[in-house]
Amino acid sequence: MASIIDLIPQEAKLTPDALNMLKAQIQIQQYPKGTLLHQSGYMPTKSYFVKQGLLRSFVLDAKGKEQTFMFAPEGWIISDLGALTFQQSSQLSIEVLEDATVEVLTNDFFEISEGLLSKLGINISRLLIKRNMVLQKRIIMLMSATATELYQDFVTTYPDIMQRVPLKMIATYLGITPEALSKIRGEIAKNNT
Amino acid sequence: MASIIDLIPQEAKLTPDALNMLKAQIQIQQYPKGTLLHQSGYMPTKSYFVKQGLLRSFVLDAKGKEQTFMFAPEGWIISDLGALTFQQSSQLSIEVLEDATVEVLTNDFFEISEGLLSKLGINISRLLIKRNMVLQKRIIMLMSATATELYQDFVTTYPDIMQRVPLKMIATYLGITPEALSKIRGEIAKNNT
DNA sequence: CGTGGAGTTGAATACGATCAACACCGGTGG
DNA sequence: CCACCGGTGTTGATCGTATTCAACTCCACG
Repeated sequence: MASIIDLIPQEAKLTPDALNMLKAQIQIQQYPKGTLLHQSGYMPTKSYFVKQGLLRSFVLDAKGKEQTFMFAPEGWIISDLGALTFQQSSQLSIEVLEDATVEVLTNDFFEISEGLLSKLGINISRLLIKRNMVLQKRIIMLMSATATELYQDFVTTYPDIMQRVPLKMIATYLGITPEALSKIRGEIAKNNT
Repeated sequence: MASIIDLIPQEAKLTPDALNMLKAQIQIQQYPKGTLLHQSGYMPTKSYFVKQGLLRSFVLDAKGKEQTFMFAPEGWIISDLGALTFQQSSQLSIEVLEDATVEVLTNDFFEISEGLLSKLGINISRLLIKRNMVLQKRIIMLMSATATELYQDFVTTYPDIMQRVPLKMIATYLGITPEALSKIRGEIAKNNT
């Protein structure tokens, strides 16, 4: 995955000037595993496009435990767009799970690109709507599915993530404890012998 | 709440022509309590802006039970924007909880208004981002909060809805059973004597 | 009146959380 | 090279919370 610039639709045909304006908002960085890119409670100043490696965002629940909010493998953007847009402090923390090469985006990046694209008659909101759909699906799952169903859905939706992330983080992504997930896994393995 | 047209930012200063184009996508309708405005499994053809009354959307879970996805009182829009934008069938059904006066919007309404506004340099995506934040918050709650916490959060966030909808729908909105919610309520009442 | 849906309450059950013990590496330092 | 260690995942026992099933009340509405 080369760059977030590649995600801009072909038909945009941005001028060199416009492209440069965007590129000025991007800074390539490398971070080792374990780096905390953003800490909850602060206003986000950057977003991260993953070129290589793996990031995750998480929140601290009422009991002080980390709950995984999302994973971001290659080609994904991780960002608290809401906090960023409305200048609020973010509940989310962002950390590096695998040594990563990321494009660090300034807070102006999205506004500028939306400005450029909307002038060209391209609606960027489709991306937001897609993200909406993902969130909506997750809510429906969390409301009505059992832990086993949640796990099975996760495995089929993100098969690669399974191999790359410690079990305990997947558990908190599903809103259950690591022990519970381990037992579910055991049960499923038993039934497939 | 007069019309969805009133939600268009002041600074837009749409031309009369533009306004008429939008108004042509709106049809005012009255529906009695109990009307099913949209059924899950079909592609949505309309969205609904609530002038008066109360709507809700819901899904059917794996066991065939209705799970409330959202409530829409006066001034809210109810719509499966994702399914609509990407021409998919919707998981959501939409029903009328209180006799309602709604503005029925064609599927073109959002595209047209985004087109009009983006030409004027106004970014409509803030609305989507706001919606994102609401969904995000709900996910975090569902992942880590107990039923009691979910209920208390609901009461403070939507105090008016509490009075207007049957308990069982609030229960499924929170992802719990009506019996459980009834007991939680009883406990809370006991502690406040 | 009578009927059916909504809400409450109780008993039994199931599911996941918690707590604890242990196995299994993957380092690190002696 | 090996002993030690901490972190991760597994497994078991117990506990707590929410579900399920059932009975009952209370209205709203015919």
